[in-house]
Amino acid sequence: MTEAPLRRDAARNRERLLTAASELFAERGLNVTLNDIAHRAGVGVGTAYRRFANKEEVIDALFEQRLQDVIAVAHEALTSTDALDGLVTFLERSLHMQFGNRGLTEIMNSPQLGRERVNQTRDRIAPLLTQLVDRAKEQRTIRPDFEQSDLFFVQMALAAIIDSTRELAPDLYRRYLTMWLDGIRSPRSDFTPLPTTALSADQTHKVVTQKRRS
Amino acid sequence: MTEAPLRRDAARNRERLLTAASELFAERGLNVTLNDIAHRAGVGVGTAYRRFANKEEVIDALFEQRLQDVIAVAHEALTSTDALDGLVTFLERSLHMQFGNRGLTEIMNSPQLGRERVNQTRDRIAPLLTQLVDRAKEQRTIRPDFEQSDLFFVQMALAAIIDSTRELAPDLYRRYLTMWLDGIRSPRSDFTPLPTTALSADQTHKVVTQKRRS
DNA sequence: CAGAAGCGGATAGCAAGCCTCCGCTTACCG
DNA sequence: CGGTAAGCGGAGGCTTGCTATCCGCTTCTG
Repeated sequence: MTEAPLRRDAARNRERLLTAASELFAERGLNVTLNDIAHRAGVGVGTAYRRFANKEEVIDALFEQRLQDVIAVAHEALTSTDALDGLVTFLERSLHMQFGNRGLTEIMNSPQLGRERVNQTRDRIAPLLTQLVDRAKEQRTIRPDFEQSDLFFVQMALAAIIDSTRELAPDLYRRYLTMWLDGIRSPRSDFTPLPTTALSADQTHKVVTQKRRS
Repeated sequence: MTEAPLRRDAARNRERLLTAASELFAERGLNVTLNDIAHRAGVGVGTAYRRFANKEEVIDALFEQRLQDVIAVAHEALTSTDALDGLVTFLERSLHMQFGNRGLTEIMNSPQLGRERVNQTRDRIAPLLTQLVDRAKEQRTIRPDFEQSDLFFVQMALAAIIDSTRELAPDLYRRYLTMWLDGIRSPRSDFTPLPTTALSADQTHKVVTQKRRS
């Protein structure tokens, strides 16, 4: 239960592994193997498996921090007096992080990766988004039929673009973010009625939680 | 080289295989195995492999038709006098097809699946989209900075939503299509300048052609 | 009814990824 | 400095999932 103090070389290798993992997750996403990580860190596979029982543990160790970053961005966005500005800033920054870190997109959308600690952290993001949206609706700077869960799906949609244009046109997603924001901004008289109601928090959670692919 | 006329039972089984493949592609996407297909068709694996050398051949046989359908929709959209109407119709119909057929999304975005025939067919779609967009720009019913390649990326983004909400909220993607269309429609004075230029046809082609995932 | 054509599915082959095991090396403490 | 527990490395075993073949049996067709 208590921590066994690591030998110096062991501690060094642990750091190396974490660094390597972080780089690999950022550039290739979460489905790299512990072998890949060990190799990049310049240590043997055995070492990697002695330090972390499996990939989950590495993810858990690394992504709690990343998600805290997202939370921080959301908090900052809430300090903006213009609520819509805050919302836009949040989206831009959060998507920018996802652009810089492929693994982040995956961990935000697939909760079977990572475990409790990460999951709890992720769950703390939702209420912040609610506030962000509610404020903008009060200020009437966003279309009234906009819902919190819409934020999630827009991020998901743009993440798909980010993912496919990462090398060739890394900024392209901002083009579509802008177009879409133009469809959101109020005041304006001619919004097209939305054909479907937004998903509730529960339903959205189900989407996030469902098994991926087939 | 010349066709050997199939025995009656063989021909029947070939049809069954094609039907089964079509169903499976629609509901599970393209990464089903020939074994799956054979099983669903109620024939042995051997039969499947005797009829089709590999999955490519089945895909090729089936998806040329599906792509022809998309072409037909595009042509029809071009007959509409209101160009924007046509464009919207095209998007709705084409996305609806993608909603109903998971494999279609994959084949439209990943050209290493399917071979020449399918690829040629896919290439015939692009010029139609150009026309669709150009007409709308001439009629000034769409924002002037809109480009043809934008259509592709919007479809890609919405396809991501379709894919994740297929069972739970099959219509949800229409919500985001509508919002996005509200950001596109002209005349209107307050379009936000787009931060990035659209991709050229060549660049878009590269995005489509690049290897997928890692 | 002969025999060519077709059938089926067990099974070999292959590719990836996960993880363990064990002989060797190294840091640490007295 | 020397003994020893801790740590190291990576070959290789195991599993999973898919591809593709082979060959004894069945069925169609003339």
